[in-house]
Amino acid sequence: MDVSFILDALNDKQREAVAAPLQNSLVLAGAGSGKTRVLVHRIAWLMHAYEISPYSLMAVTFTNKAAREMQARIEQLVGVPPQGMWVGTFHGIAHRLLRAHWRDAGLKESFQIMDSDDQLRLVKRIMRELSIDETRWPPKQVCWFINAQKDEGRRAAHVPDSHDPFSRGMREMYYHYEEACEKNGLLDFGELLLRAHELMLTNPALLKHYQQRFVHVLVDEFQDTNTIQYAWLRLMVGEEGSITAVGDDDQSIYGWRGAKIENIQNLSKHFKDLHTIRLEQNYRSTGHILKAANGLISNNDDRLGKELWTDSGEGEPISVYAGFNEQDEARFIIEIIKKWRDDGNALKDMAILYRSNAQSRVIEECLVREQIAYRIYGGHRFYDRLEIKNALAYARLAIDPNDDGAMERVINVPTRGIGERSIGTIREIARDQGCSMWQAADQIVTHSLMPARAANAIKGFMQLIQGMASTLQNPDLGLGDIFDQIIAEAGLIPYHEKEKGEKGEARVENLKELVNAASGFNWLETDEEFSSPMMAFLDQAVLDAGEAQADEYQDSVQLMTLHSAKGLEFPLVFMAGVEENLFPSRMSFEEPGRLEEERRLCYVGITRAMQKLYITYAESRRLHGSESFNSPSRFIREIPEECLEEVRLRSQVARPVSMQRPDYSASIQRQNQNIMQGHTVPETNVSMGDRVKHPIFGEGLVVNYEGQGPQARVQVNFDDAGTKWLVLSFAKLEVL
DNA sequence: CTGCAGACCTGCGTC
DNA sequence: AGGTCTGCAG
Repeated sequence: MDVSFILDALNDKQREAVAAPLQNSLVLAGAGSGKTRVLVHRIAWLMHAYEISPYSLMAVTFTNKAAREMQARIEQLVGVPPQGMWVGTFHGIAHRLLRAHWRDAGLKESFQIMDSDDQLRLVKRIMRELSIDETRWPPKQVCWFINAQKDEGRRAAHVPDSHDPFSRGMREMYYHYEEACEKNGLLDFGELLLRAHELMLTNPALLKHYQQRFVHVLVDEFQDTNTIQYAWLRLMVGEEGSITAVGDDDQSIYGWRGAKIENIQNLSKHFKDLHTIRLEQNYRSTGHILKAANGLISNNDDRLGKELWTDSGEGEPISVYAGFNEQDEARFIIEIIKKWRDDGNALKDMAILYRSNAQSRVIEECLVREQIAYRIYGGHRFYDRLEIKNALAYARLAIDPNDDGAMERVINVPTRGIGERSIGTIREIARDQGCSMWQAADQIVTHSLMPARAANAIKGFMQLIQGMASTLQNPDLGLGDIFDQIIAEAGLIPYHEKEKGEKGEARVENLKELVNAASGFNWLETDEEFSSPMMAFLDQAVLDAGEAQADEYQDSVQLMTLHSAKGLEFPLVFMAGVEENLFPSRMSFEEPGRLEEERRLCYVGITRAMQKLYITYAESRRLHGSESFNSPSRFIREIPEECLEEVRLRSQVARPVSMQRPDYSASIQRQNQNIMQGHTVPETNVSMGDRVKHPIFGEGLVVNYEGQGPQARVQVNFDDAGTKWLVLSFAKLEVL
């Protein structure tokens, strides 16, 4: 069979990666080097050149979007969908294994997946039942602790005992949480992975079956794998199978959620005869942009080493704009966007990237004022929205009235006279008798255990759910019709309609969208492990964000955080708010390794740009209600100077005469000088790290500085008075 | 039981 | 500044 079509359109390195022998291989794919392309062609190659059945292949990604894209591109290249191949996210595949082998995994058949919101609710519920002090152990932190343990593959029993009461409390909470999940058949996201790993570990026959089945496993974004994902992969691949890991250590930006960059660095230790290929030719960006990215990232240690290059010319230098404040910064960005638009460019080809979501508001306001369409990426997932989760909870309750989580959620939504007091009583009875809340409610109604008014409200609710249950049984109704009826019977539409503002309108829209999504849901696509379309739909709703942005196809400027920009590309990119304390985030200064991660995040940002990149920062910024003065980010200094140019806006904005913008290149020089002088603030005797004394605020530590001459200011962390910025020429500071 | 007013906290956010 | 959560008045 002629397989040349698979290799024809590739460069030498890509071809080497695609046509590599059937052995373990690591493809270090730089930004814009054709990573997905290699992965897809590799799959086609394995199928055609080695005649491996798609049934024997598994491809793992991190997001549903990536999984869908891969599936679509395989189909495009090969001509037919890869029948029998497993393509999915880590969680999706783990879930599939658990549904198929629920008994071996020690689960009940009806187990349910919780999202982070459900998890938090459960933790709160447990803590309240046990009367644990929520100020000492904040529920959010408890969740965070549990998830971090699971990322590391540890159950409560594996958490090492430490002797401080706080950690002990955390561990204890984990125990109680585990118990509650077990009892109610609930699995959080981390549990899916942990359980799938244990399933393989404790069932050698099953493990052997899958090891023999999957001849080759492919993993995308390998630098993002955490400990448990890595352990599971090692098991699944085994001694006989092999792996193709594709990733980029320079784009590892999820350390805070358990990703271990070491996994990619240590790959050769655990997978024998690892064949490493570097893809360094970039097809996305201009020379200047790549040079800037290379220069920046070279400041990180412990890299596997990679240098991007292109043969498509230098392009324009990167423009740096110093805004007077965040308003000015936004105005500048929109000015450039208008220029590009008027030159005939599509808005969807322009992206504004920022470090944190809070930064988007000022930019949005400016876009609205100028009537430029925009779209914000990320933010709330469709199925995470309150109104959607409520509708889904009604469906859950209709399927299984003993689902306490769902019951708690909707028993009084919309309000129907069942308040905290009544719910408390139901909960109490349920706990005393070890039955579900539904059964408890049933007793209240039949034995009149509560005042008539409350009992009647409960009775009404139960009849409502029973009605929904029979709707569910109606074989003539499709999934969409069922949701339509559930929403109508629950009265969710009028409930949200009377909400004030545009919020309610949006919620009603979303509910309609849910009916749409349910009608369009194709059960057959999701294979044989599910007992009913409704069950499959509910699981999918938890695992898939549901990209349901209504105006997805409208031509609009793209706004997103740097994190959600990974994997995307745009001809015109703005990186906004590139200031010390913001980017790199001040929180990255404390923990070792975090600054490097911030730098990688900046690298990701730079490499999103195809033709033109603007870096902007503001000299003063209002954030969280108070004003801060940050110096330009160190990352700007780390970019080779010849790649940069300073820009000023022609239409000058009004600014106080006294606040002249300092010359940008001068400020860089100044900072370089500062570094050479060991962070000494010019013309003073105060240095970073000095202890100083202030006549009013008392003693403190100098933690930051900026400006020079009469404007020079230092940030002092006072022992008692907190952190303050002081102008050196006014504040009478004494160095201790 | 419900609705409003003040306290709180505040990074990124897949599944 | 702004959303969520808790506490009190109707």
